[in-house]
Amino acid sequence: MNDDTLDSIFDKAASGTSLVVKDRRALTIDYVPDRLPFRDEESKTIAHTLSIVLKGSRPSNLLLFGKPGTGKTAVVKNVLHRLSVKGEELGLELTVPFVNAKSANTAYKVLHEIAENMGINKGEKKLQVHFTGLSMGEATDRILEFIQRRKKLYVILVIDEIDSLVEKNGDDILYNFTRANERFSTESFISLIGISNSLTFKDKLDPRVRSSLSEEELVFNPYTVEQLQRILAERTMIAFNEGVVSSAAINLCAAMAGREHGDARKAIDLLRVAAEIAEIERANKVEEKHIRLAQEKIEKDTNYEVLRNSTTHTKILMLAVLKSRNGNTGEVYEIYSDICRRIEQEPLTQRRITQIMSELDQLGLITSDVISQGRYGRSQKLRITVPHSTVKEALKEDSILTGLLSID
DNA sequence: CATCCACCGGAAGAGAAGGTAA
DNA sequence: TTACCTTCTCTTCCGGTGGATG
Repeated sequence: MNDDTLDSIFDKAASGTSLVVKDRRALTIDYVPDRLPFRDEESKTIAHTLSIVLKGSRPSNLLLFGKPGTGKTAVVKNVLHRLSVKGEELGLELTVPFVNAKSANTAYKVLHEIAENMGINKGEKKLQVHFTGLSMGEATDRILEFIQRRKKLYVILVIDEIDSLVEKNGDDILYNFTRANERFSTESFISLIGISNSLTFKDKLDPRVRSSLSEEELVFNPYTVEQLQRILAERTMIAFNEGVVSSAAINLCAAMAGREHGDARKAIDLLRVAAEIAEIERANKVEEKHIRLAQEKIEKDTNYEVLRNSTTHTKILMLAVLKSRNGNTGEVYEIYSDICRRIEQEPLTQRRITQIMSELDQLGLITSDVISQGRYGRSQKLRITVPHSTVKEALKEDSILTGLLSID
């Protein structure tokens, strides 16, 4: 490696030219194409429902369901973008705050982000929603007060991944927002669009919230493999130079993403990572093998990240599962406490450990099946589902644990 | 067929960390 | 300063429970 090669890498990056990729943005999650293939019906329905806002009446609340990567978010963003442009043309005061409940992480942050999105925090001091310290009620009140005071403000609030909000915090926030219109004494109003990954999420709602939130519903079906192929082909035309991605690669990509449930996001991720790998290899085409490598890399990276960022006790627990012979809860807990003692950490209670284990299960790092051994009690059978090397690699970075890894 | 093991998993809540309001 | 806010991690307590075994 000499200076020239480095220079050429930087030059290429700076000028943005690449043998393979033409427009990288088209492969990111945030990219919303102008037209979403196979989602015309859904777009129309949503547009229709919302269009009455242009006449100054309140649209029905809307609830959208569908598996990840079925285009829910993209469709909504697309429609809302057009709508707000139209609203502006007509001189309406229309605002369309968009929050993702999952990436906001907590219920309070959802409120904070809404306020931020609507520009409340730039306005009157008394109505600002700081990023912590207020009670939930106070924060909600401030947002609603703001809307009311603006006399004729139309708000269409989108909450993406709304199910994770309800899961963590119940439906208090939703209750307040759905009821808000009754409180307003001015012409302002608020409509809600909820986007959910899980079809069963409605069951967790209070009946009153449920009926008002789902005044209208729409289900997004997964894409078929053929549809994924078309979507990828279209995206490829924007993102890549011509003839760079073989059709075999596209087909494989679509097949892999379609295996579970036609997930377009995953398909596009796969394509992006494959392109990166191809670039590093200095290949001038994206082939099937790059897609396969990309698949491996994505899986490994996410597991690795999760593990690396988890707490010491979670890591010790992973180690204990790794070392255990048959993976029974009792045995794993024994090993776990043993390790703790060795590195002079107070072990957590068994109750907490079961909780952590079910979290790990949800993340897909381990599987746990509850089995009954009759007279010998009930237990969980734990198994690690990621390559052991990945686990060890991730744990190596924790200085407390380095000594333990070499033992066996 | 009742028993009883070895754990599961819900509920409540303590307490620390991060903050606002007045 | 005091009072009070949420969220996160853990603990304590405890009522279940599937099915091999006596």
